[in-house]
Amino acid sequence: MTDSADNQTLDYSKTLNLPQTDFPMRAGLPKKEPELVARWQEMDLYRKLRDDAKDRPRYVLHDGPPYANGNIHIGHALNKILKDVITRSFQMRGYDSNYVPGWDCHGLPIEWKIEEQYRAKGKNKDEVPVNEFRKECRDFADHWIKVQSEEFKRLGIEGDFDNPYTTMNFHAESRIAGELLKFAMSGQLYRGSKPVMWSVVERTALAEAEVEYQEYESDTIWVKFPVAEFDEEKFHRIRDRKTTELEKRFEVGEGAYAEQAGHVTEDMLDVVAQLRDASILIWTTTPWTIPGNRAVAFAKLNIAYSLYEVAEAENDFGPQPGEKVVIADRLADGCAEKAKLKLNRLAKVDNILLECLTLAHPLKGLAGGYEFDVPLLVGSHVTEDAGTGFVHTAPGHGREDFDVWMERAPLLAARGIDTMIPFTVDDAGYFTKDAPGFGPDREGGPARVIDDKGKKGDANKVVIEALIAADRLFARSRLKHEYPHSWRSKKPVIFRNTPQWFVHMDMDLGDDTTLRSRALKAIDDTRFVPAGGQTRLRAMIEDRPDWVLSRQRAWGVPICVFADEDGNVLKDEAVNARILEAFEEEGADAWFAEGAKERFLGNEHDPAKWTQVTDILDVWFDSGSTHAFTLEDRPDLKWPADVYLEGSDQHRGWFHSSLLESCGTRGRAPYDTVITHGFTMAEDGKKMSKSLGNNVTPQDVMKDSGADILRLWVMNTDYWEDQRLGKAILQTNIDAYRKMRNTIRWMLGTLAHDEGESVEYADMPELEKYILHRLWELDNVVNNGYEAFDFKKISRQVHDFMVLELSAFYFDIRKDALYCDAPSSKRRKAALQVVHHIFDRVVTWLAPMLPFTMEEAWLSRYPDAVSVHLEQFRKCPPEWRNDDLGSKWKKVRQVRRTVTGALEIERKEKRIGSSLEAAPFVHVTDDALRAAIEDVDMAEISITSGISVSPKPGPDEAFTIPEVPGVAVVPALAKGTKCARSWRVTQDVGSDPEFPDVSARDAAALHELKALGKL
RNA sequence: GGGCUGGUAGCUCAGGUGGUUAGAGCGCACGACUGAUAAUCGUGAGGUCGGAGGUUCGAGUCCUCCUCGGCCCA
Repeated sequence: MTDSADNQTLDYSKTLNLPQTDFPMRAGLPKKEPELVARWQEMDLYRKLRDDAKDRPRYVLHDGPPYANGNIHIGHALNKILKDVITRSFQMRGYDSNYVPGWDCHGLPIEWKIEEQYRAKGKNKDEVPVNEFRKECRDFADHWIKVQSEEFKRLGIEGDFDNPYTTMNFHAESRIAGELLKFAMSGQLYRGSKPVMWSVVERTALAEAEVEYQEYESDTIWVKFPVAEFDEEKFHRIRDRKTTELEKRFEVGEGAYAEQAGHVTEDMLDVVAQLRDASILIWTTTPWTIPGNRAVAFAKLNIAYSLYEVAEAENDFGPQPGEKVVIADRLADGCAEKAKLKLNRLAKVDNILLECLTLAHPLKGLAGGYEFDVPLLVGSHVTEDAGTGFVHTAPGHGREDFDVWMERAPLLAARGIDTMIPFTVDDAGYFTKDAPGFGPDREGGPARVIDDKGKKGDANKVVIEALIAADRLFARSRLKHEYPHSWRSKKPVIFRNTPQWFVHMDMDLGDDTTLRSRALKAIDDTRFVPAGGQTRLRAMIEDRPDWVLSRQRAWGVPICVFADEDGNVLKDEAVNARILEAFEEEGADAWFAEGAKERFLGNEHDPAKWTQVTDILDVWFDSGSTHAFTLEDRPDLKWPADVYLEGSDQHRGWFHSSLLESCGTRGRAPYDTVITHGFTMAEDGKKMSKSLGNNVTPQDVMKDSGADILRLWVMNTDYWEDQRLGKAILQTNIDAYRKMRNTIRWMLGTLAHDEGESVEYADMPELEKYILHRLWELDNVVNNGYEAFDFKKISRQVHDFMVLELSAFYFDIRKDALYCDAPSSKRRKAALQVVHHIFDRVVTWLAPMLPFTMEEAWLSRYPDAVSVHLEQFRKCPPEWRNDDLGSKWKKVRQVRRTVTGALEIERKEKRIGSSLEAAPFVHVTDDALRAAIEDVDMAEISITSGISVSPKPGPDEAFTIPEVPGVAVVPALAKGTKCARSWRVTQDVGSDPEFPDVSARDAAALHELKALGKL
């Protein structure tokens, strides 16, 4: 476009080197990003990255596998973005940083989905051959792996998506089984037992999520447990604080109870004589669990107990006057009422006395059984809400009962008590031989707890009759309460002791270590980011019970061992080899195939003597083994990994299981560093939930704003803690993105005029040297930041650098030189060179964080380049470092601030518009500041047309700012004429007759351009 | 209830070993430019540092309690 013919002046804008670029101001990421994903895919960027780095040291972040059962949510996005930034940054810092994504495929949730589909079709899972069912689970997982894979790629995640690892591919299944067999061969695997929720109707174990609570009427009974013994020595040990190590650990311990122990007095013993012919009273809603009773739990401190005597009884059966029972004071009246009698309180029974008591089983002697001692155990679950203040403890029939029992197992064993948990009920609900008098030895056959239709059997009845016959029943009643039912059959379930496979935490592994001690040592040897993770994982490992590997399930890797009657595992390498080979070829389905038992046992072992275990491995064992079949087995990775990164919930999960698996088989952790991130909350800091409508999905963000926006959010957040995400927060990041994008855009536009002429550092103006110094400083921040995984520090400092030092300072100042200077201008060439340095660094530094935008920018500058992601971070030469310049220019900027502040007043008063209309007087009385600006062209730096500096104090009315003492500014208009080309007001406008409306500098530039034929 | 962890301007974050009027960017308000233009530049207003005690000459920073939130257990 040309000006109208009568305008005699040139359109000088055409003689300027104004920014020129196709790089759009508006990103259009939702459209642009998928194009880049396709581009990377097409050029096989992943392969190029590997080839490019093949001789570099490896850096391996091992992927914690997401579960393959649905679209990704914000947590997945956060997790993968963090991982991606780490792998990309290490790749660009000189490593071969190979990321292999993985998926967790086995387990309950997928089984449920398939079952759900069955139900919709009216099919029954139990009628489908197990391997057919497993096939459907496999296909289901496959589907979601594909979906998530695409979603991750769309987020800009770079990795080997064509060859990911999965826990269900045949090799993985074989190796997982192999890891299990290592535990078996080293004796760490053992068969124990544990109560599980069991549906008699369906003959299957149920997980907590598979039961629903419905109202149910239970028989309730109050039962007397006669006191058998009082351990006076133990009483004195407590009084004298001389308890054994075991007692200290499990009973007395430190703290409140120890405090109480200090108040133990001899007169507490007064009641003991009366206790000897008394009973402890318990209450239960499951009379059929009495044969399984092994202990009685009481409260350590908070419940007051007393000895009561029956004063009068309404009935001539049941408890009669003179009988003595111990009950919690607050519950005594209720018990008396139920038994229809009156109680007299005889004496307080101190909790410490209870600690020293041993009871007899109420059915002692029945059918020759129940001869064992029944200990009283401290239980934190005991309350005064209902019952007697004493809790009947049948470790095979309740979770808390089991926990209390197992926790005290070493102490009990020391007391000569058999800690074996009896299997009193079989899978059909019948009593077994472990319930003498009620099982097969009973006249008329075993009693039954629940029948095939889910109705109550005769178990409660016969147990209550036996208690009456033994005169141990105190009272009976019925109770309506919420009771667990199978969500499929809607029938009541029972807690039933079942055989399970465990891994010892405290078995000596032959080198004076145990799995626990090895794991604790490994935690000490691991770097945790943030550091708190170490404490958290340590606390869990210190406390945890043995590792239960069994799941009574179908979709998973089987616990592929053979056991004899006593639970001893067959240890034969030849058998193992056959199993692993078969799994490698056919997958773990081979275990469930027809004739598997004979096939694997071979000729050497009698199938009749060995039972094939059909339990499935806990999926945590699968994922705990990923290091084995991924890090060890892939030649392009390494073991151990440099880093694992997951949400903080994985202290209980993957970090934990990987640690135990690896310590059990290899003696150390499979990682050197563990990084954890927090959870993503809604904008108000509360959990996101669909029902509240405050959830943000990565799909929505990508569709509306782009993956780079989501990535920028991750970069700007403190991911070590919980983060917040919502509309306003997203907008903040969109704004920050735009600012950075525009700054890059300006550089691209400016560099369009870069002819690649390099300028030596020594030949550069000081302003350029200052910026290079800042670049050098930033280089350290960036590298240290990536090293410390502190991304917000990097993104923040790079952002602020771009905003404060480039956009608002350096670029603003240099626009005049870059736009207006002659082609030969050294100042201009130096500036171009510096912008070039800045561009290359800033764009590569940000490439791991904003891979789409930086790729777009890189290709815009270097159209022949393959990808920014194949670049390395540019080094900053040591000569760029110049601390003196750094501090000097800080001062220069202080003076500049005062000048711009003064100009703002002028602007307000409408005396100037552009700063180029001004030529202020600057009075600098501060020596340091004056020295700093002595050889600096302050007019250039302040973007004014002139400036006068004086060491004398300014007049009273001069402009000052309190932050910069010693500087006073008196504004003044620039003298001269506005140059039509550069808009600066100078006194040499018109000095060149050929270009009468421009300044001398601009006239010279025009002459040069003319000579070059560019005018 | 237990273990770990957090609450600094509207938003996101800085604030070694306690020490002058608590910082930054964004957003917001106002202004300038119109040769980075749905951009750019400048100026400004925003905070009882979750609350209450305590230690100290002095606490956002140390201690105790409370409160709200998160993850994992029970």
